[in-house]
Amino acid sequence: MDEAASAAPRTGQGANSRPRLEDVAARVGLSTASVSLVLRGVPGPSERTRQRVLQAAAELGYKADRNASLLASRRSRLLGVMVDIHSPFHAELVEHLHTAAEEVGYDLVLSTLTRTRDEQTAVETLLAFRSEALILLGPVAPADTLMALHHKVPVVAVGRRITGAELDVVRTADEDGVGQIVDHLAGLGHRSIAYVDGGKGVIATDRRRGYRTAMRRHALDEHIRILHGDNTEAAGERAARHLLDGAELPTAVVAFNDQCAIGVLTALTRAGVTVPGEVSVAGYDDDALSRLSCFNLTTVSQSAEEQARHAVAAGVERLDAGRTEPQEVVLPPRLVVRASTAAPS
Amino acid sequence: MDEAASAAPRTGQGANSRPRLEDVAARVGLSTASVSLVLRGVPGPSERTRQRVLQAAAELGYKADRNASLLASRRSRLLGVMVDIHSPFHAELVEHLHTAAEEVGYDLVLSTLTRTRDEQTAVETLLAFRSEALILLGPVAPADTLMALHHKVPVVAVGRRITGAELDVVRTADEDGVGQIVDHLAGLGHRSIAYVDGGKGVIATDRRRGYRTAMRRHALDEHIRILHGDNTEAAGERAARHLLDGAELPTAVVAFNDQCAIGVLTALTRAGVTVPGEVSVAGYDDDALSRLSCFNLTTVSQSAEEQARHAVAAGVERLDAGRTEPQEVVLPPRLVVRASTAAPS
DNA sequence: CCACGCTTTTAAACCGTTTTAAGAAGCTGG
DNA sequence: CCAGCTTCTTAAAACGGTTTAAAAGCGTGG
Repeated sequence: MDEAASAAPRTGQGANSRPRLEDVAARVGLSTASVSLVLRGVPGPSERTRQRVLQAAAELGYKADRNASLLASRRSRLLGVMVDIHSPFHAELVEHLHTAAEEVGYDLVLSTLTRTRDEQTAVETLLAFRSEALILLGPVAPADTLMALHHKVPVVAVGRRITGAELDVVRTADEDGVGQIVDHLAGLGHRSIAYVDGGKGVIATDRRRGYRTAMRRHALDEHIRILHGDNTEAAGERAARHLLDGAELPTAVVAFNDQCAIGVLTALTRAGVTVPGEVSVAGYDDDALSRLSCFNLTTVSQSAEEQARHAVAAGVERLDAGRTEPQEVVLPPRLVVRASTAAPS
Repeated sequence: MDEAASAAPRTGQGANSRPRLEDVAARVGLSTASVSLVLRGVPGPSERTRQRVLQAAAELGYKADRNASLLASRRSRLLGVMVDIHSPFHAELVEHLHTAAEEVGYDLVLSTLTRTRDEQTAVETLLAFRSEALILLGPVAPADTLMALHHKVPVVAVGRRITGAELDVVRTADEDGVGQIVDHLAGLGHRSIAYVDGGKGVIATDRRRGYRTAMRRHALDEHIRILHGDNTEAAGERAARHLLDGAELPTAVVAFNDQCAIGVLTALTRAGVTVPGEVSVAGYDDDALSRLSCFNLTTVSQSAEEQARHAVAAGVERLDAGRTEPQEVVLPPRLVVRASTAAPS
């Protein structure tokens, strides 16, 4: 094609190794600097140069080495995401985080929690990759731990309230969400509405409070009944068995989240209690499980897509727009009525 | 503590930036080379030096920058993992991959498939991070695409058969697994056993064949009935509805995987067909869903932990032991009998 | 013909490590 | 006191890019 192509000096590149910037520079007879400029879309190089470089790069199948790039520039354009890979809700968030990040030219590193891998480890991994900002999905670490972390790199906490902190928070109004469920149930005529708790986290606290507040609002103070629970099916089942053992069954049960609700629902059904015939059951998260037609759980949607979008935006604003004041985005939860709730008999 | 500590010259490090090798070197009054040696546990430095360096590093909270390290060394000690974040089975694999990798001193980069993010993109991300080997969970790409990839970097395919390829494969004997289910059902006295297919992938082909073979083995050729399906609950429901519309119901249904089986189970139950009373249902994968006590699905365990362990071992052998011949690890599937199957009435 | 500004290109420093080859220090025996 | 070993330590060159300050090219008007 071009006389320059064969005339260009070649560095002795091992046949199998991936092409380097130098290789494409040599190919078009330019400096690596020029090539770098073209490839990053920086204005400067002439149109002719641009074209030749792009073609050469394409021919060689050149891809910049992320690590070299990020080492050289101060930027990595990398957002670190801590996720619980077992959570269906997190799965959805990640999906939307990916698209949101891509749109603004960032990439994601995922680090997951497992039984043997705690938040600390996960975050360290993310930092080792030089994430410019951290998006933590449902972190349980105490506020000051998060603050210390935020001191090093912008942190966006998703799904959890953090009072008076300097870091960004994206969440839905959990208190209100549970309130809507209670409203819904009370509206159907329920009075004896029990709640299965979600353990010790902040999220659990908020939802519990939402339940209490809503019950009082409906003047159902004396029906307030909170059962010990957690965010697992097993916990839901335990709570339900506890209810079944008791004197009288409530007419409705609100659970901390969908997984827990499904546990409740299962245990009740197995004991011959019809849902929603005898007892209504509601969850929280609107996760993939709750949508299964066998459960058809009434629940609260947390709009994963919007949260993801806001989380990415928050991080990027810190990085690119230099925002420094903390931001809290509280999205309205949305009641999703399905078939697991009905008027009491 | 040590007079050297305060005497050491300091580079003008921005107060907030993380400490560099140079900082700890300055602190103990040594060269970065020595510090690097100590920190990597390379023999050479004297005991006294070792101690001082380790202490200084600890005091500064020094952590090596992964990217700089991997750029400088030829190694990254990074395994790239492609995962479908929506799959509960993959979630379990990842969990075990993490621990297995950690044991041999490797780290994991995760890249996930989403509706808008295909295998190609996911793999490119992993390569951009300089993964030394790729572990692909249930890849659907054609064999030659995988081979081309393997030409660049060792590839371990998990969960899927790849005939005559040079890359490593870790999987369970799917044909045998489905065979075990059919054996189990036939042993219970079932004769009319239908199968809900899993679409077009290799995995689906193998399981379908396993069904066919087993049915023939039990001389049930004429009862072979394969319904169109997929790896989703929705597909399972569709298939079940199709069955319900037909003339007569089979006494047992084997589904491609657990999610599909749950769809079948749901649709049947909703139509008033009792499981396992009138129809037995079985799945495949033994994923978290199948274990939910509301489903209690009879299924086949793929021993996630073992597969993960073998996958990591395969990759590491290529990298560290220089193995070049392909390896195929086929683990025996294990029938897990739960409550969704019983003798026909 | 020169000084001037504008666009395009490049040499060279740098990012934070690893690695290698050579240097320094300390012994030993002659 | 020196050659010859060890044993430690280090200077300097990678690694593959980005970035910056300066050079080169090129009209243009004085």
